[in-house]
Amino acid sequence: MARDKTEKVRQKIIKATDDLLYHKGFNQMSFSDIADASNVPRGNIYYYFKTKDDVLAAVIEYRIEQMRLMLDAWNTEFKTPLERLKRYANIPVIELANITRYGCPMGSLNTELGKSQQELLLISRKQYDTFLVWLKKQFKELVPDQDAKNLAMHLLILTQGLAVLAQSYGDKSLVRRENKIIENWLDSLV
Amino acid sequence: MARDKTEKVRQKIIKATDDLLYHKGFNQMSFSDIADASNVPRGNIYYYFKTKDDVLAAVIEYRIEQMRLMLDAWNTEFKTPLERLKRYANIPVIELANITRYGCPMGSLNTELGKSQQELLLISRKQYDTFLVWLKKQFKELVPDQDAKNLAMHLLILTQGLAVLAQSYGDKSLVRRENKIIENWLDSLV
DNA sequence: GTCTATATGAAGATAGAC
DNA sequence: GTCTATCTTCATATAGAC
Repeated sequence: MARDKTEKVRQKIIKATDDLLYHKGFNQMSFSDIADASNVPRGNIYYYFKTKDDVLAAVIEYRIEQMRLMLDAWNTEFKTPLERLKRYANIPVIELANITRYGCPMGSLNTELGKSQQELLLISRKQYDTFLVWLKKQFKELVPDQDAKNLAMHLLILTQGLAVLAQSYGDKSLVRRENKIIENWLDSLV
Repeated sequence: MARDKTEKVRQKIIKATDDLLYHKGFNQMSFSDIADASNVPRGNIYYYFKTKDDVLAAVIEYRIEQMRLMLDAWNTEFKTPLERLKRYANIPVIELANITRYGCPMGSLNTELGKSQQELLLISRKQYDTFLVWLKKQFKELVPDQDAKNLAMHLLILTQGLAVLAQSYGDKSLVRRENKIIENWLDSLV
């Protein structure tokens, strides 16, 4: 069916653009790059997406779907909020090569778009929102008497700062060292 | 003298570009932008700087000079390392409007250049180096028995993460809240 | 040193043949 | 649905008159 084919090509473009966006940034990523990476002829991309902004929106939507799947999996895999929070804090260690080379896919994009593309920032920021809602829920369960929203934001800040410095210096040992500090902090809350 | 005039115009371009770079990012900042902001005709910029990369290098050099002046002033103004470290941690509060709108001038640039302009990252990163050397010295004096280098890096991570989130959400109260957490951490070290 | 005109290339986006 | 050719705009950079 034509409908299915169209959707398949769309997904192929989105997945290829996801990596491209992470590796080059939004403004440095061109339609030619997208065409090359997705193996879809240059002009055809416009059949699936009207503008570059539309491609970005589709990639963000895709990323958030993937995130939700991941968080759902963590919810069943890990029985305690502490284990779940540690799993989150462990992302930079698991994604060591990528983080030290390209930074955080969410943070680097928000930083770029926040300069002079505020409308796009609002779309991209939903990635943070998705994590923050989940983190808040975990902290609420972990320490019901404390402000879960602030704790969630604080943990996000720690991981984002780590990503920025890890990328700037391409330093893997930094990631491992700071990860332990974050784990110790989480333990200290209980 | 012609020599002085040239140097004056150079400085005018550098100062205008400093703001532009912060507000738009390196790749989104054009020569036309630089010409407009510095009130130097478009073609003339090339008389003072051969390439865009050269302008960037000059701006970074200028920023680092300014930083050194600032740190020297802090060294005399504040008598204890704790006061100095708190002054550093207080930058995001003092620069509240800018940080919540454009993020950190060093961090956002490093994040951008780190994607696919590694040669330029090496130049830009010297901004971090300048702070890290100074921070390390303060921590060495504050807590001689602890690893000053790691503490300096940790403080830098905290402020950089804060800048990323503050910009993404344009949230001023976040900056104030996290600043207190950082101050409490510094106090706890002594 | 100053400025205008322009070369050259690549970007986003569109038209229209197949 | 697919693909090529092309429009338009804006970028970096240069040439050369003044």
